[in-house]
Amino acid sequence: MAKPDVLVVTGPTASGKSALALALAQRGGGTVINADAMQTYDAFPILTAQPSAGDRAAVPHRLYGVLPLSETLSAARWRALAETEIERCREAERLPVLCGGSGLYLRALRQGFAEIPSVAPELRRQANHDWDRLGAEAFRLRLAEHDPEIVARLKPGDRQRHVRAWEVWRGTGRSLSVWQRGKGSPSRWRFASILLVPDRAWLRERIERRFDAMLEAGVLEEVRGVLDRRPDAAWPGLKAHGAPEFFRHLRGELTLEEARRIAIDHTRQYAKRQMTWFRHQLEPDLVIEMPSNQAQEIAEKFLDKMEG
RNA sequence: GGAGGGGUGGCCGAGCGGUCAAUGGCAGCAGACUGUAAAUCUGCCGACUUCGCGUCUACGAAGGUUCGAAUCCUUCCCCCUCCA
Repeated sequence: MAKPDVLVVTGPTASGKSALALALAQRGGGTVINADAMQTYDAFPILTAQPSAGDRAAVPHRLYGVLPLSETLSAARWRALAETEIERCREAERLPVLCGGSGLYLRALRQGFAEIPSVAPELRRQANHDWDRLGAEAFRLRLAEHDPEIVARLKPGDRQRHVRAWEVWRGTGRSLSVWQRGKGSPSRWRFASILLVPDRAWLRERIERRFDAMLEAGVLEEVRGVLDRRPDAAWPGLKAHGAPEFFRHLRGELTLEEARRIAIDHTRQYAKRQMTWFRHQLEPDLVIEMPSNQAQEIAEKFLDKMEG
């Protein structure tokens, strides 16, 4: 197997991706590129577990905290950003090490997907409003007049995807299902993916410990700072695990302990969803079961073999 | 001591004579996923199970009324509020 152009380190949240990516980048003269939706926003560096200043000093890190919270990231947008960064790495002859757990983003980059023009954000807002106003059933019927195919495919309760289909129809004059027939083309680069598969009990404990460390590091102040700026509830970056729970705590609806408990539970549920995705949607080149005190050695050996 | 309210499946919480193994939410388990993805959605969720509208044990405890009770009555045990 030939030397990869892009190295990917992925796995569920808190599985140890960042540390491994850092170690591999450090060893191979690489650059770590963020492949995690929430870490791309600038509002919650602590809450979203972005790399420390020390880590950033040791190795170049890209796409962490680069988008204002008021922006909306998407798989396509991230993919464009990542491509630019990978290109830069290649020019500088540095190994791009993608690190993150947003499975859809990684797939979009690697396998490509349909070219669909972006649509005005107001359409989304409007569509959501319509969903509330008309009700799910009527919204569905209306969408079915223009895109019966997508409606047949979507579960009736899936508001987000119905809204998406509607905004694409409205914004482009062509139905989403027609757009989706264009497959897009796979990336021109060779990828090598390392997947971290954690033991459940171990991960559970790590999630909890990490959360408590965040509390000690001052997440609550970080979150309060955002809340004080009265953010628009529709901003996707507000959905970082822990943010909604801390908001409720700061508004007096939950005790800190309750907020902590719920945030940890949600994080664990997310990790489960990620594992389901990786299991069925990803074909990793190397799987490392965690915990492992030799994850780095295993990964390095694997890379040496590829290069040799 | 007196007057009320309440004890329901891991938790919260509906039900208030039959169609109730018991609405709903949470948690749990499994899954889906082409542009909001740390998102969104689906299935299962007392036990057993040949997974079937099947059997068993169930709505604080013990009795009772009734063809039939989580739902009515009696006693008892807890909890909460108010008066003293």
